Amino acid sequence: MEPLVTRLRNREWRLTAQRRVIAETLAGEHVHLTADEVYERSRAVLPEVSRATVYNTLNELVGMGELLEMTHTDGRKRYDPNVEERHHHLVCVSCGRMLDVRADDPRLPEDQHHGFELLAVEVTFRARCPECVPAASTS
Amino acid sequence: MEPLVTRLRNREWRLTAQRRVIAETLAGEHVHLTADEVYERSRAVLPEVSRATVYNTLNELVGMGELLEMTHTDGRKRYDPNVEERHHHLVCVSCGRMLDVRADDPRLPEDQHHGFELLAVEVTFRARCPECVPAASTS
DNA sequence: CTCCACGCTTGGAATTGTTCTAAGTTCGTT
DNA sequence: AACGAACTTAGAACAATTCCAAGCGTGGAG
Repeated sequence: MEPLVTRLRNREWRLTAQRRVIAETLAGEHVHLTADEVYERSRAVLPEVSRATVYNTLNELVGMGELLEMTHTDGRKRYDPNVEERHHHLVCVSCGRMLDVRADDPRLPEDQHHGFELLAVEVTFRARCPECVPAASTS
Repeated sequence: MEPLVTRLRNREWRLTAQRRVIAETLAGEHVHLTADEVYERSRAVLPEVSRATVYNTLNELVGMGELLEMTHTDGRKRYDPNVEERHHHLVCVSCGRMLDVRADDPRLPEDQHHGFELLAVEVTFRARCPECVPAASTS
């Protein structure tokens, strides 16, 4: 599918230099950066980008549905540009590395709905990544 | 199953007045309080409890496996004393109300493991609760 | 029983992630 | 070229959480 920047060009949304740099930072697969990582990487390309603009832009993109926001167990939010393909996440409990994975959605039995109107399902597989498995067994 | 406080008595862990009050605050089903809510409720019972002790105790209980920690989309962590029964969560996207629900765990296909060693699965059903459905349709 | 050491608790300061604000800049329109 | 709207900025403000140094309390050694 088209990268984020391309999708943004086709919207009535002012694509300024700052916004373009921020969007380009978020290109690719298995990208799950924190706001601060986006800020640092954007600044490496365009030094005068401000933190406020990064936060503003990220929040707008989430609102526009061009970015998914999620919260890791540590306090900060992460942003995932992969919004077209339904997917879940595989997260390493020790280093935090995160990958997009495809798996069937679990179904909520009718007697468990409690009158709620279902909208979406989020699945996170907690695991230990190949680099962290050896470290864990020696400790 | 036994309530949290009972389980704690059977451990080598000093059950002080503060810790007991905090643990009692977290009794029951469908309890998913934030640290601050725990603090306020504990203080209503034992006014000289400090915020630091609440945070310390919650973190210790999480480390001991007697409490589950999770992060809502808003920044703060919530604590769930229901650790014995495997369950998932049903969350209202507009008011944040959260219930424990039973549903089958999704399976991650072998070709999606990426060499990771699976430890756990977390599922969150996002939905609108009965009180919030009417409000959403009129807006 | 008394005393001591260690673990627990405290209030406040520090840290971290995020949002707000007021002022300055840029862009598209005319 | 001039204007207004939208965007950006630095820094202040805010909220959740952790850190810290000092005080307290309790259980075990004597």
